[in-house]
Amino acid sequence: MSADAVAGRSPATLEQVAARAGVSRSTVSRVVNGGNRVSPEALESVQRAIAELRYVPNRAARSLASRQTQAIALVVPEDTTRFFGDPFFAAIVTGINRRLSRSDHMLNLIIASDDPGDKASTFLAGGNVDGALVVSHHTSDTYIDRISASVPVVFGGRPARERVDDYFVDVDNVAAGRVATEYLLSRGHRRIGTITGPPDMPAGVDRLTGFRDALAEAGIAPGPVADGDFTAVGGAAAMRRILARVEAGEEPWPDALFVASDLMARGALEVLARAGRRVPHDLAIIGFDDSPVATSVSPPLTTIRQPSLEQGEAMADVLLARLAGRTPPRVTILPAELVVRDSA
Amino acid sequence: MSADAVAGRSPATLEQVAARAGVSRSTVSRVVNGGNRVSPEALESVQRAIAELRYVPNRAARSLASRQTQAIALVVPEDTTRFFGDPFFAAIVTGINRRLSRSDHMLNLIIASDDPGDKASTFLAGGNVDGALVVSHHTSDTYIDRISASVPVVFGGRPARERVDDYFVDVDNVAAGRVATEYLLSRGHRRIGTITGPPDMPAGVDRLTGFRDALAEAGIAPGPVADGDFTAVGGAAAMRRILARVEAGEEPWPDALFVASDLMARGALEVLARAGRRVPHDLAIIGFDDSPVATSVSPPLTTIRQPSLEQGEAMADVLLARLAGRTPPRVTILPAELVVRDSA
DNA sequence: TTGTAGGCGTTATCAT
DNA sequence: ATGATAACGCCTACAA
Repeated sequence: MSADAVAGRSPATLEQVAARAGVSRSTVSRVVNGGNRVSPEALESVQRAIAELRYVPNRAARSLASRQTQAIALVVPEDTTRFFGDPFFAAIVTGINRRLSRSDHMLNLIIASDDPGDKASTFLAGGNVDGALVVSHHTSDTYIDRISASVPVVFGGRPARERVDDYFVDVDNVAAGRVATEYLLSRGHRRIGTITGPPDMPAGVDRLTGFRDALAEAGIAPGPVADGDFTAVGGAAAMRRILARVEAGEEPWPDALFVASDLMARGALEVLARAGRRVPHDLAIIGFDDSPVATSVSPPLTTIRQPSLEQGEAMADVLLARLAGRTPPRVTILPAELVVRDSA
Repeated sequence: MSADAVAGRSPATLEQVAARAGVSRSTVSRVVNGGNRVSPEALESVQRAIAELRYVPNRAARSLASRQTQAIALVVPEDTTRFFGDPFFAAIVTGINRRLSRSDHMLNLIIASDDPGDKASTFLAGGNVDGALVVSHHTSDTYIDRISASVPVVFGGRPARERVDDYFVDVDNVAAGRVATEYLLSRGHRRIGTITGPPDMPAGVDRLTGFRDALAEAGIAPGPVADGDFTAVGGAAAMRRILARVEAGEEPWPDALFVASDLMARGALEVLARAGRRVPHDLAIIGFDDSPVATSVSPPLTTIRQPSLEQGEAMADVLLARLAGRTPPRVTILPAELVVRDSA
């Protein structure tokens, strides 16, 4: 058909390589897969034949015979705008790709919805990937259960409802929230509030817990708390709500705020600027992520650095290890660290 | 537990379905592929067997036999932070996925680099995908040539060096740049500048051309022009440069600015706010994209709406058509429209 | 309308 | 170390 004409010539096969090298298919196969147990001469001539013929193994055939797909699913939530708009995820994807490019696994992008009968679930359950990487996890994500029932999964971040056999890679959000808060405390702030992530996302909940722990330990009551939904718009709205409460006299003016993501901090900063409040003079702000936005706002954000790229790499690494039959640690916790700039 | 145990039972095969339905494999195959030329009874019993066995076709086997991979590559540039950080791309991906979910093609995420020998090129050249969708295109992207030499490609946006057999889906950027500028003119502005995209990206160049055309036609000299690189940070820097030129007396104060992306407009807006300039009072701003940021900034942006989601859908649609042996139009131009809000 | 048979490009299991 | 040979699960003439 005409599609073939468009696509160009079909690549060489194992068979052709074998013929050219004067060996059997088996030998070529061995060379391709690590080159063990072949004589130097055979190896040499096969390699030349491969180069000359520009041979590239056919994935389909390989998968069929080996019963491995060499494919890994990257499952992202339906809300792509939100997902792709967050620099945190961009870093994760980069990390995943980095690790995967050293293996011969492909990354399949799967946009999943909560709809039980959707194509994504069927696809994953159909044995079309060797494993899956899941990067969002609201409590409502019922598809997660279905996915992990059919293929090995590694989560980015602790799953909302963690089960004893869930593998995941995360940062210690409780500790990080605590570090951020303690830093604020150490700077002499005593009236400290927070803008949180959504209550159904563990990352948000954990950071809030760290925040509360640090305050409780210091014997200090928490200042205003508002949900910012991990978005810039949500952060701005949360900031506005806090301002309103203060202006209504329902709440004293806080002198510092722990904002659980840089994106939300950007939103909050804009609101504060418009309200004529100076950061950090009137209000100290500490963010979270150390994403590119942290240095693109003014003042540059003091924040908690999350090693997102490394998190992506680790996720891929753990999954690959499982697929290889090894037994990596079920939970991997990456360190987060304080980055001091100008906002607090 | 072992990897196999985790992965669950392997899915049923065509053969098993056939046995259960009391027909031959061919009949089952026919049912699976459209259900033509099978008796109602056979169809019915096969369908039941499929449901009962939760049969899902094995892609590898199907590919091997049909010589089609059922996979489409989404080729994104190495600079993932930039790519994923732009809402415009998020919309494109959503659109692509939307169309693809109605086909049985998978989306393979390929992060390409300019490195000639990289894995991505080999993969694409190895006949591992039926076609590719390419969404970024700097002049320097040599890999584009290699890709389109080996599989059918559809570009998002006019390729930097367009060739007569390149398929692409784009908006009419020249016309859109002209519309934006004419709107500014119609509002009585006479000293109009622009913040542009990078000079090696056609979208940026074309919008600038439209801008110049409109001005030339009106017999008005262009105001300040600065490259903003299609990023928020770049837009802010460009705005600062313009401000500096004005303050140095090298340039009169413009009364309106055509900013070639909403993201850059956000950066420019922040700089203006900090400089104490009011929008649109001191300076009218018109953006481009009508992405989510357009309404998240203050004032909300008057902008040009790009149907990005539809662009993604169209890209997938054109590629699918080519793969099916049909002959879709080589170039698809989508309409852009003016959206009036408060910034101009 | 239905079934039979051969083949798609690899891997894997045996011999040798 | 090397080479037959049989899968792997599906598609596709072709025959019935």
